[in-house]
Amino acid sequence: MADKPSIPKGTRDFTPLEMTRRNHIFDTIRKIFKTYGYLPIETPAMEHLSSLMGKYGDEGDKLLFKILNSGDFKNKLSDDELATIPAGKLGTMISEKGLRYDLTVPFARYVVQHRNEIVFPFKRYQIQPVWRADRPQRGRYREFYQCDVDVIGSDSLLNEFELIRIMDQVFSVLGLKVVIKMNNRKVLTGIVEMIGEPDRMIDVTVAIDKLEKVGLEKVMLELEQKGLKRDSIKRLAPVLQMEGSSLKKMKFLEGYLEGSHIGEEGLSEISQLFGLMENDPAEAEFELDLTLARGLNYYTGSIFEVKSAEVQIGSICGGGRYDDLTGIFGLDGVSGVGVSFGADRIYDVLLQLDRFPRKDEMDTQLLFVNFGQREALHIFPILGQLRKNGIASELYPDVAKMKKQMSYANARKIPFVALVGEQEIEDGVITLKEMETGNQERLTPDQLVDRLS
RNA sequence: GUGGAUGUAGCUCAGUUUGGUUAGAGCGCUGGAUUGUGGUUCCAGAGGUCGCCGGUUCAAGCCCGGUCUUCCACCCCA
Repeated sequence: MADKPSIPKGTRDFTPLEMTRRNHIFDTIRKIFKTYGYLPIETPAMEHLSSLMGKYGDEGDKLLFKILNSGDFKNKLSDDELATIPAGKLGTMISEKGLRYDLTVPFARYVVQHRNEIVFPFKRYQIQPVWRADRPQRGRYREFYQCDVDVIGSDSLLNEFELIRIMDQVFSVLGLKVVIKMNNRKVLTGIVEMIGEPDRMIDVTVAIDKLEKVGLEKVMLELEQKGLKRDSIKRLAPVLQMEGSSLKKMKFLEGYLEGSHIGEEGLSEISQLFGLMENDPAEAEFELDLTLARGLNYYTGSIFEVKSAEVQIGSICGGGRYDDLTGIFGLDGVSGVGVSFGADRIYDVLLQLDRFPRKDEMDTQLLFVNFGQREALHIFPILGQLRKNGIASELYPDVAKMKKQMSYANARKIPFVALVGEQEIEDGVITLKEMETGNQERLTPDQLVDRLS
Protein backbone atom coordinates (compact mmCIF):
# COMPACT_ATOMS: atom_id res chain seq x y z
CA MET A 1 0.00 0.00 0.00
CA ALA A 2 1.17 3.47 -0.82
CA ASP A 3 1.48 5.98 1.98
CA LYS A 4 -1.70 7.76 2.85
CA PRO A 5 -1.87 10.96 0.85
CA SER A 6 -1.50 14.19 2.76
CA ILE A 7 -1.45 17.94 2.25
CA PRO A 8 1.27 20.46 3.13
CA LYS A 9 1.67 21.77 6.65
CA GLY A 10 -0.76 24.48 7.64
CA THR A 11 -3.19 23.81 4.78
CA ARG A 12 -6.62 22.23 5.13
CA ASP A 13 -9.34 20.41 3.26
CA PHE A 14 -12.90 21.59 3.86
CA THR A 15 -15.78 19.14 4.13
CA PRO A 16 -19.28 19.93 2.81
CA LEU A 17 -20.38 20.94 6.31
CA GLU A 18 -17.34 23.15 6.77
CA MET A 19 -17.89 24.75 3.37
CA THR A 20 -21.51 25.48 4.20
CA ARG A 21 -20.38 27.21 7.35
CA ARG A 22 -17.53 29.05 5.67
CA ASN A 23 -19.87 30.26 2.96
CA HIS A 24 -22.17 31.60 5.64
CA ILE A 25 -19.31 33.84 6.76
CA PHE A 26 -18.29 34.85 3.25
CA ASP A 27 -21.87 35.53 2.18
CA THR A 28 -22.57 37.65 5.25
CA ILE A 29 -19.44 39.73 4.78
CA ARG A 30 -19.87 40.10 1.02
CA LYS A 31 -23.46 41.19 1.38
CA ILE A 32 -22.54 43.91 3.86
CA PHE A 33 -19.60 45.13 1.76
CA LYS A 34 -21.97 45.51 -1.17
CA THR A 35 -24.53 47.52 0.77
CA TYR A 36 -21.85 50.10 1.54
CA GLY A 37 -21.09 50.47 -2.14
CA TYR A 38 -17.86 48.50 -2.43
CA LEU A 39 -16.99 46.75 -5.70
CA PRO A 40 -15.38 43.34 -6.10
CA ILE A 41 -11.99 42.65 -7.66
CA GLU A 42 -9.64 39.69 -7.71
CA THR A 43 -5.90 39.53 -8.22
CA PRO A 44 -3.65 36.54 -8.99
CA ALA A 45 -2.38 34.18 -6.30
CA MET A 46 1.18 35.06 -7.28
CA GLU A 47 2.85 38.41 -7.68
CA HIS A 48 6.33 39.43 -8.71
CA LEU A 49 8.56 39.05 -5.71
CA SER A 50 9.68 42.65 -6.22
CA SER A 51 6.07 43.76 -5.61
CA LEU A 52 5.94 41.86 -2.35
CA MET A 53 9.38 42.21 -0.78
CA GLY A 54 10.01 44.99 1.71
CA LYS A 55 6.36 45.81 2.31
CA TYR A 56 5.86 43.83 5.49
CA GLY A 57 9.11 44.40 7.35
CA ASP A 58 11.96 41.94 7.74
CA GLU A 59 9.75 39.41 9.51
CA GLY A 60 7.21 39.58 6.72
CA ASP A 61 9.82 39.01 4.04
CA LYS A 62 10.82 35.79 5.75
CA LEU A 63 7.24 34.59 5.73
CA LEU A 64 6.78 34.99 1.98
CA PHE A 65 6.26 31.79 0.00
CA LYS A 66 8.52 31.94 -3.02
CA ILE A 67 7.88 30.19 -6.29
CA LEU A 68 10.75 28.44 -8.03
CA ASN A 69 11.36 29.61 -11.59
CA SER A 70 10.48 27.06 -14.21
CA GLY A 71 13.20 25.64 -16.41
CA ASP A 72 16.62 24.32 -15.54
CA PHE A 73 18.27 27.25 -13.82
CA LYS A 74 21.57 25.47 -13.26
CA ASN A 75 22.03 24.66 -16.91
CA LYS A 76 22.36 28.31 -17.84
CA LEU A 77 25.36 28.84 -15.60
CA SER A 78 28.88 27.46 -15.66
CA ASP A 79 30.24 25.76 -12.53
CA ASP A 80 32.49 28.75 -11.90
CA GLU A 81 29.61 31.17 -12.03
CA LEU A 82 27.62 28.89 -9.79
CA ALA A 83 30.38 28.80 -7.21
CA THR A 84 30.71 32.58 -7.08
CA ILE A 85 27.10 33.29 -6.26
CA PRO A 86 27.12 35.16 -2.95
CA ALA A 87 25.37 33.47 -0.06
CA GLY A 88 21.74 34.52 0.15
CA LYS A 89 21.75 35.71 -3.45
CA LEU A 90 20.73 32.35 -4.88
CA GLY A 91 17.11 32.82 -3.82
CA THR A 92 16.60 35.92 -5.92
CA MET A 93 18.17 34.21 -8.91
CA ILE A 94 15.96 31.15 -8.94
CA SER A 95 12.73 32.74 -7.77
CA GLU A 96 11.03 35.81 -9.18
CA LYS A 97 7.47 35.17 -8.05
CA GLY A 98 5.81 34.72 -4.69
CA LEU A 99 2.40 33.90 -3.26
CA ARG A 100 0.54 36.93 -1.98
CA TYR A 101 0.98 37.63 1.73
CA ASP A 102 -2.09 39.83 2.06
CA LEU A 103 -4.59 41.58 -0.20
CA THR A 104 -3.62 45.17 0.52
CA VAL A 105 -0.30 45.28 -1.30
CA PRO A 106 -1.66 43.52 -4.41
CA PHE A 107 -4.52 46.03 -4.28
CA ALA A 108 -2.08 48.94 -4.24
CA ARG A 109 -0.33 47.38 -7.24
CA TYR A 110 -3.72 46.97 -8.94
CA VAL A 111 -4.63 50.60 -8.35
CA VAL A 112 -1.38 51.88 -9.84
CA GLN A 113 -1.63 49.56 -12.81
CA HIS A 114 -5.26 50.43 -13.54
CA ARG A 115 -5.18 54.07 -12.48
CA ASN A 116 -6.58 55.34 -15.76
CA GLU A 117 -9.72 53.21 -15.65
CA ILE A 118 -10.46 53.63 -11.96
CA VAL A 119 -12.98 56.18 -10.68
CA PHE A 120 -11.64 57.68 -7.47
CA PRO A 121 -12.37 57.43 -4.62
CA PHE A 122 -12.24 53.72 -5.38
CA LYS A 123 -14.09 51.45 -2.98
CA ARG A 124 -13.28 47.81 -3.50
CA TYR A 125 -13.68 44.53 -1.68
CA GLN A 126 -11.70 41.37 -2.24
CA ILE A 127 -12.18 37.91 -0.75
CA GLN A 128 -9.30 35.57 -1.56
CA PRO A 129 -6.77 33.29 0.13
CA VAL A 130 -3.32 34.48 1.19
CA TRP A 131 -0.24 32.47 2.16
CA ARG A 132 2.30 32.88 4.91
CA ALA A 133 5.20 30.55 5.75
CA ASP A 134 4.43 30.89 9.45
CA ARG A 135 4.58 28.05 11.93
CA PRO A 136 0.99 26.86 12.19
CA GLN A 137 -1.07 26.76 15.38
CA ARG A 138 -4.72 27.04 16.22
CA GLY A 139 -6.06 30.12 14.45
CA ARG A 140 -2.86 30.39 12.48
CA TYR A 141 -2.63 28.80 9.09
CA ARG A 142 -0.31 28.88 6.10
CA GLU A 143 -3.22 29.30 3.74
CA PHE A 144 -6.16 31.38 4.89
CA TYR A 145 -8.78 33.75 3.53
CA GLN A 146 -8.91 37.45 4.00
CA CYS A 147 -11.92 39.60 3.26
CA ASP A 148 -10.65 43.09 2.55
CA VAL A 149 -12.49 46.38 2.14
CA ASP A 150 -10.54 49.45 1.20
CA VAL A 151 -11.20 52.99 0.01
CA ILE A 152 -8.39 54.56 -1.93
CA GLY A 153 -8.12 58.12 -3.12
CA SER A 154 -9.83 59.88 -0.25
CA ASP A 155 -8.38 61.46 2.88
CA SER A 156 -11.71 61.86 4.61
CA LEU A 157 -12.14 60.44 8.07
CA LEU A 158 -15.65 59.47 7.02
CA ASN A 159 -14.01 56.45 5.39
CA GLU A 160 -12.62 55.35 8.71
CA PHE A 161 -16.02 55.89 10.24
CA GLU A 162 -17.66 53.80 7.52
CA LEU A 163 -15.19 50.96 8.06
CA ILE A 164 -15.92 50.94 11.77
CA ARG A 165 -19.62 50.70 10.93
CA ILE A 166 -18.90 47.78 8.61
CA MET A 167 -16.86 45.96 11.25
CA ASP A 168 -19.59 46.53 13.78
CA GLN A 169 -22.31 45.32 11.43
CA VAL A 170 -20.46 42.20 10.28
CA PHE A 171 -19.86 40.94 13.78
CA SER A 172 -23.31 41.90 14.93
CA VAL A 173 -24.92 39.96 12.06
CA LEU A 174 -22.65 36.99 12.73
CA GLY A 175 -23.69 37.11 16.37
CA LEU A 176 -20.29 37.73 17.88
CA LYS A 177 -19.41 40.01 20.76
CA VAL A 178 -16.27 41.89 19.88
CA VAL A 179 -14.09 44.76 20.98
CA ILE A 180 -13.07 47.21 18.25
CA LYS A 181 -9.80 48.82 19.18
CA MET A 182 -8.38 51.84 17.48
CA ASN A 183 -5.26 53.93 17.63
CA ASN A 184 -3.38 56.31 15.40
CA ARG A 185 0.17 56.02 14.15
CA LYS A 186 0.53 59.80 14.23
CA VAL A 187 -0.07 59.77 17.96
CA LEU A 188 2.60 57.12 18.35
CA THR A 189 4.93 59.27 16.26
CA GLY A 190 4.06 62.20 18.47
CA ILE A 191 4.93 60.21 21.55
CA VAL A 192 8.39 59.21 20.31
CA GLU A 193 8.95 62.85 19.33
CA MET A 194 8.00 64.03 22.79
CA ILE A 195 10.34 61.63 24.53
CA GLY A 196 13.16 62.68 22.22
CA GLU A 197 13.57 59.39 20.38
CA PRO A 198 11.98 60.12 17.00
CA ASP A 199 13.89 57.34 15.28
CA ARG A 200 12.91 54.61 17.73
CA MET A 201 9.28 54.31 16.74
CA ILE A 202 9.45 50.55 16.15
CA ASP A 203 11.25 49.72 19.41
CA VAL A 204 8.88 51.88 21.39
CA THR A 205 5.70 50.54 19.82
CA VAL A 206 6.83 46.93 20.16
CA ALA A 207 7.56 47.61 23.81
CA ILE A 208 4.21 49.33 24.36
CA ASP A 209 2.53 46.42 22.67
CA LYS A 210 4.03 44.01 25.20
CA LEU A 211 2.86 46.05 28.15
CA GLU A 212 -0.22 43.99 28.85
CA LYS A 213 1.68 40.72 28.70
CA VAL A 214 4.92 41.35 30.57
CA GLY A 215 4.22 44.42 32.70
CA LEU A 216 5.68 47.88 33.08
CA GLU A 217 9.05 47.00 34.62
CA LYS A 218 10.06 44.50 32.01
CA VAL A 219 9.03 46.83 29.22
CA MET A 220 11.18 49.59 30.64
CA LEU A 221 14.07 47.19 31.10
CA GLU A 222 13.77 46.08 27.49
CA LEU A 223 13.80 49.66 26.28
CA GLU A 224 16.94 50.29 28.26
CA GLN A 225 18.59 47.23 26.75
CA LYS A 226 17.65 48.49 23.31
CA GLY A 227 19.67 51.61 24.03
CA LEU A 228 17.03 54.18 24.76
CA LYS A 229 18.15 57.02 26.92
CA ARG A 230 17.11 56.79 30.55
CA ASP A 231 15.62 60.22 30.36
CA SER A 232 13.48 59.19 27.39
CA ILE A 233 12.15 56.14 29.17
CA LYS A 234 11.30 58.28 32.16
CA ARG A 235 9.28 60.56 29.94
CA LEU A 236 7.54 57.61 28.34
CA ALA A 237 6.46 56.18 31.68
CA PRO A 238 3.28 58.26 32.07
CA VAL A 239 2.06 56.99 28.70
CA LEU A 240 2.68 53.41 29.76
CA GLN A 241 0.92 53.91 33.06
CA MET A 242 -2.08 55.65 31.58
CA GLU A 243 -5.36 54.03 32.52
CA GLY A 244 -9.07 54.61 32.30
CA SER A 245 -11.59 55.32 29.60
CA SER A 246 -10.83 56.35 26.04
CA LEU A 247 -11.98 59.84 26.94
CA LYS A 248 -9.55 60.07 29.83
CA LYS A 249 -6.73 58.88 27.63
CA MET A 250 -7.53 61.57 25.07
CA LYS A 251 -7.56 64.23 27.79
CA PHE A 252 -4.16 63.08 28.97
CA LEU A 253 -2.71 63.04 25.47
CA GLU A 254 -3.98 66.55 24.84
CA GLY A 255 -1.53 67.82 27.39
CA TYR A 256 1.20 65.33 26.72
CA LEU A 257 1.40 65.87 22.97
CA GLU A 258 1.24 69.65 23.11
CA GLY A 259 3.85 70.99 20.73
CA SER A 260 4.12 67.88 18.57
CA HIS A 261 2.42 68.85 15.36
CA ILE A 262 1.95 65.31 14.11
CA GLY A 263 0.87 64.05 17.52
CA GLU A 264 -1.79 66.70 17.81
CA GLU A 265 -3.00 65.90 14.32
CA GLY A 266 -3.37 62.23 15.20
CA LEU A 267 -5.18 63.05 18.39
CA SER A 268 -7.55 65.31 16.52
CA GLU A 269 -8.36 62.46 14.12
CA ILE A 270 -9.06 60.17 17.03
CA SER A 271 -11.38 62.62 18.75
CA GLN A 272 -13.22 63.34 15.50
CA LEU A 273 -13.83 59.63 15.05
CA PHE A 274 -15.02 59.27 18.61
CA GLY A 275 -17.34 62.19 17.97
CA LEU A 276 -18.83 60.46 14.97
CA MET A 277 -19.20 57.23 16.92
CA GLU A 278 -20.92 59.00 19.78
CA ASN A 279 -23.49 60.37 17.37
CA ASP A 280 -24.16 56.89 15.96
CA PRO A 281 -22.97 54.34 18.51
CA ALA A 282 -21.70 50.88 17.65
CA GLU A 283 -23.08 47.70 19.11
CA ALA A 284 -19.57 46.48 19.81
CA GLU A 285 -17.32 47.92 22.45
CA PHE A 286 -15.24 50.65 20.86
CA GLU A 287 -12.09 51.90 22.53
CA LEU A 288 -8.86 53.77 22.16
CA ASP A 289 -5.93 51.46 22.80
CA LEU A 290 -2.52 53.08 22.74
CA THR A 291 -0.82 49.70 22.96
CA LEU A 292 -2.16 48.90 19.52
CA ALA A 293 0.72 49.35 17.10
CA ARG A 294 0.30 46.82 14.28
CA GLY A 295 3.36 45.47 12.61
CA LEU A 296 2.68 46.06 8.94
CA ASN A 297 4.87 49.04 8.39
CA TYR A 298 2.85 50.80 5.70
CA TYR A 299 0.23 52.18 8.10
CA THR A 300 0.44 55.92 8.69
CA GLY A 301 -2.78 57.08 10.37
CA SER A 302 -5.71 55.33 12.02
CA ILE A 303 -5.18 51.69 12.91
CA PHE A 304 -7.82 49.15 13.88
CA GLU A 305 -8.01 45.75 15.39
CA VAL A 306 -10.99 43.62 16.37
CA LYS A 307 -10.87 40.92 19.02
CA SER A 308 -13.48 38.47 20.13
CA ALA A 309 -14.78 39.29 23.59
CA GLU A 310 -15.61 35.61 24.12
CA VAL A 311 -12.82 33.52 22.61
CA GLN A 312 -9.11 34.06 22.81
CA ILE A 313 -7.65 33.69 19.36
CA GLY A 314 -5.78 36.88 18.43
CA SER A 315 -7.27 39.49 16.18
CA ILE A 316 -10.08 38.50 13.84
CA CYS A 317 -10.03 41.74 11.86
CA GLY A 318 -7.55 44.54 11.46
CA GLY A 319 -6.41 47.36 9.25
CA GLY A 320 -5.67 51.02 9.00
CA ARG A 321 -4.77 54.00 6.86
CA TYR A 322 -1.78 53.98 4.55
CA ASP A 323 -0.89 57.32 3.01
CA ASP A 324 1.61 56.20 0.46
CA LEU A 325 1.35 52.53 -0.33
CA THR A 326 0.86 53.22 -4.02
CA GLY A 327 3.95 55.43 -3.96
CA ILE A 328 6.10 52.31 -3.91
CA PHE A 329 4.55 51.37 -7.23
CA GLY A 330 4.99 54.82 -8.68
CA LEU A 331 1.79 56.69 -7.90
CA ASP A 332 2.24 59.35 -5.24
CA GLY A 333 -0.24 61.27 -3.18
CA VAL A 334 -2.97 58.64 -3.02
CA SER A 335 -4.14 57.78 0.46
CA GLY A 336 -6.12 54.68 1.32
CA VAL A 337 -7.69 53.04 4.29
CA GLY A 338 -9.01 49.54 4.73
CA VAL A 339 -9.62 46.60 7.00
CA SER A 340 -9.30 42.88 6.59
CA PHE A 341 -11.56 40.23 8.10
CA GLY A 342 -9.93 36.91 8.95
CA ALA A 343 -12.53 34.43 7.81
CA ASP A 344 -10.72 31.40 9.20
CA ARG A 345 -10.43 32.80 12.70
CA ILE A 346 -14.02 34.00 12.60
CA TYR A 347 -14.88 30.41 11.68
CA ASP A 348 -12.94 29.08 14.66
CA VAL A 349 -14.69 31.51 17.00
CA LEU A 350 -18.17 30.73 15.66
CA LEU A 351 -17.47 27.01 15.88
CA GLN A 352 -16.26 27.18 19.45
CA LEU A 353 -19.31 29.19 20.46
CA ASP A 354 -21.63 26.99 18.38
CA ARG A 355 -23.16 30.01 16.67
CA PHE A 356 -23.54 28.74 13.14
CA PRO A 357 -27.15 28.88 11.98
CA ARG A 358 -28.66 25.39 11.73
CA LYS A 359 -30.89 26.16 8.76
CA ASP A 360 -27.89 26.67 6.50
CA GLU A 361 -26.71 23.18 7.21
CA MET A 362 -29.40 21.38 5.28
CA ASP A 363 -29.53 21.68 1.56
CA THR A 364 -31.79 19.03 0.06
CA GLN A 365 -35.33 19.44 1.37
CA LEU A 366 -37.01 16.44 -0.16
CA LEU A 367 -35.88 12.94 -1.10
CA PHE A 368 -37.94 10.66 -3.33
CA VAL A 369 -37.62 7.01 -2.46
CA ASN A 370 -36.70 4.97 -5.52
CA PHE A 371 -39.10 2.05 -6.01
CA GLY A 372 -38.04 1.22 -9.55
CA GLN A 373 -37.87 2.33 -13.15
CA ARG A 374 -41.61 2.82 -13.69
CA GLU A 375 -42.05 4.89 -10.54
CA ALA A 376 -38.94 6.94 -11.31
CA LEU A 377 -40.29 7.89 -14.73
CA HIS A 378 -43.44 9.11 -13.04
CA ILE A 379 -41.43 11.19 -10.56
CA PHE A 380 -39.17 13.12 -12.95
CA PRO A 381 -41.79 15.74 -13.98
CA ILE A 382 -42.64 16.31 -10.32
CA LEU A 383 -38.95 16.79 -9.51
CA GLY A 384 -38.74 19.30 -12.33
CA GLN A 385 -41.67 21.24 -10.94
CA LEU A 386 -40.19 21.30 -7.44
CA ARG A 387 -36.79 22.48 -8.67
CA LYS A 388 -38.31 25.24 -10.81
CA ASN A 389 -39.90 26.46 -7.59
CA GLY A 390 -36.53 26.52 -5.86
CA ILE A 391 -37.09 23.44 -3.74
CA ALA A 392 -33.91 21.36 -3.57
CA SER A 393 -35.02 17.79 -4.15
CA GLU A 394 -33.54 14.53 -5.34
CA LEU A 395 -34.38 10.96 -6.23
CA TYR A 396 -32.38 8.20 -4.59
CA PRO A 397 -30.36 6.81 -7.49
CA ASP A 398 -30.54 3.10 -6.68
CA VAL A 399 -33.48 0.78 -6.17
CA ALA A 400 -32.27 -0.03 -2.69
CA LYS A 401 -34.06 -1.31 0.35
CA MET A 402 -36.34 1.23 1.88
CA LYS A 403 -34.45 1.12 5.15
CA LYS A 404 -31.29 2.10 3.35
CA GLN A 405 -32.96 4.97 1.52
CA MET A 406 -34.55 6.26 4.71
CA SER A 407 -31.21 6.05 6.50
CA TYR A 408 -29.66 8.08 3.72
CA ALA A 409 -32.28 10.80 4.20
CA ASN A 410 -31.65 10.68 7.90
CA ALA A 411 -27.87 10.90 7.59
CA ARG A 412 -28.16 13.76 5.11
CA LYS A 413 -30.60 15.53 7.45
CA ILE A 414 -33.15 15.79 4.64
CA PRO A 415 -36.35 16.92 6.37
CA PHE A 416 -38.91 15.37 3.98
CA VAL A 417 -39.17 12.06 2.17
CA ALA A 418 -41.64 11.38 -0.65
CA LEU A 419 -43.06 7.95 -1.35
CA VAL A 420 -44.50 7.34 -4.79
CA GLY A 421 -45.37 3.71 -5.44
CA GLU A 422 -47.99 1.91 -7.48
CA GLN A 423 -50.87 3.11 -5.31
CA GLU A 424 -49.82 6.77 -5.34
CA ILE A 425 -49.33 6.75 -9.11
CA GLU A 426 -52.83 5.40 -9.54
CA ASP A 427 -54.30 8.06 -7.22
CA GLY A 428 -52.14 10.87 -8.64
CA VAL A 429 -50.69 11.75 -5.23
CA ILE A 430 -47.42 11.78 -3.32
CA THR A 431 -47.06 10.46 0.20
CA LEU A 432 -44.99 13.06 2.04
CA LYS A 433 -43.30 12.07 5.26
CA GLU A 434 -41.88 14.65 7.64
CA MET A 435 -38.83 12.99 9.11
CA GLU A 436 -38.73 14.79 12.43
CA THR A 437 -42.29 14.03 13.46
CA GLY A 438 -42.91 10.93 11.35
CA ASN A 439 -46.22 12.41 10.15
CA GLN A 440 -47.38 11.45 6.67
CA GLU A 441 -49.83 13.14 4.33
CA ARG A 442 -51.04 12.51 0.78
CA LEU A 443 -50.66 15.51 -1.52
CA THR A 444 -51.03 16.35 -5.19
CA PRO A 445 -47.88 17.71 -6.91
CA ASP A 446 -49.23 21.27 -6.67
CA GLN A 447 -50.03 20.86 -2.99
CA LEU A 448 -46.54 19.43 -2.47
CA VAL A 449 -44.92 22.52 -3.98
CA ASP A 450 -47.08 24.76 -1.79
CA ARG A 451 -46.29 22.73 1.28
CA LEU A 452 -42.52 22.99 0.81
CA SER A 453 -42.26 26.55 -0.53
C1' G B 1 12.77 31.30 13.14
C1' U B 2 13.47 29.53 18.90
C1' G B 3 11.78 26.22 22.90
C1' G B 4 8.28 22.22 24.49
C1' A B 5 4.58 18.39 23.80
C1' U B 6 1.86 14.97 20.48
C1' G B 7 0.68 10.79 16.85
C1' U B 8 -2.69 3.44 18.48
C1' A B 9 -9.59 1.42 14.15
C1' G B 10 -13.54 6.54 10.39
C1' C B 11 -13.85 9.55 15.51
C1' U B 12 -12.58 10.00 21.01
C1' C B 13 -9.16 7.45 23.69
C1' A B 14 -7.00 2.91 26.92
C1' G B 15 -2.49 -0.11 26.60
C1' U B 16 3.86 2.19 26.78
C1' U B 17 6.00 2.71 33.65
C1' U B 18 8.69 -3.28 34.54
C1' G B 19 9.94 -4.84 25.83
C1' G B 20 7.42 -11.28 25.54
C1' U B 21 2.44 -15.54 22.04
C1' U B 22 -3.79 -13.64 18.04
C1' A B 23 -3.45 -4.81 20.23
C1' G B 24 -8.62 -3.19 23.32
C1' A B 25 -13.20 0.02 24.58
C1' G B 26 -17.08 3.47 23.40
C1' C B 27 -19.18 5.95 19.32
C1' G B 28 -19.60 5.35 14.05
C1' C B 29 -19.87 1.79 9.84
C1' U B 30 -22.00 -2.96 7.34
C1' G B 31 -25.65 -6.95 7.68
C1' G B 32 -29.88 -9.17 10.23
C1' A B 33 -34.38 -9.07 13.65
C1' U B 34 -38.24 -5.72 10.39
C1' U B 35 -38.95 -7.96 1.58
C1' G B 36 -43.58 0.31 1.61
C1' U B 37 -40.94 3.49 6.40
C1' G B 38 -35.21 6.29 9.20
C1' G B 39 -33.90 7.94 14.37
C1' U B 40 -34.72 3.64 19.74
C1' U B 41 -33.57 -1.52 21.09
C1' C B 42 -31.37 -6.45 20.37
C1' C B 43 -27.96 -9.79 17.61
C1' A B 44 -23.86 -10.55 14.35
C1' G B 45 -19.75 -8.65 11.49
C1' A B 46 -15.99 -5.77 9.08
C1' G B 47 -12.09 -2.47 10.14
C1' G B 48 -5.32 -1.21 12.76
C1' U B 49 2.03 -3.23 8.84
C1' C B 50 0.34 1.18 16.70
C1' G B 51 2.55 8.51 11.76
C1' C B 52 6.94 7.27 8.61
C1' C B 53 12.32 5.61 8.21
C1' G B 54 16.28 3.47 10.62
C1' G B 55 18.81 1.39 15.13
C1' U B 56 19.25 -1.71 19.81
C1' U B 57 17.35 -6.81 21.00
C1' C B 58 16.28 -13.77 20.49
C1' A B 59 11.89 -10.44 20.63
C1' A B 60 9.69 -3.36 19.87
C1' G B 61 3.00 -0.26 19.92
C1' C B 62 6.49 0.07 24.33
C1' C B 63 13.72 1.60 24.39
C1' C B 64 17.16 4.97 21.11
C1' G B 65 18.00 8.33 16.71
C1' G B 66 16.00 10.85 12.59
C1' U B 67 11.79 12.70 9.95
C1' C B 68 6.77 14.37 9.13
C1' U B 69 2.01 15.96 11.30
C1' U B 70 -0.85 18.36 14.84
C1' C B 71 -0.85 21.25 19.24
C1' C B 72 1.34 24.86 23.11
C1' A B 73 4.62 29.12 24.36
C1' C B 74 7.71 32.99 22.13
C1' C B 75 7.65 35.88 17.67
C1' C B 76 4.20 37.78 14.51
C1' C B 77 -0.48 38.53 13.14
C1' A B 78 -5.99 37.14 10.14
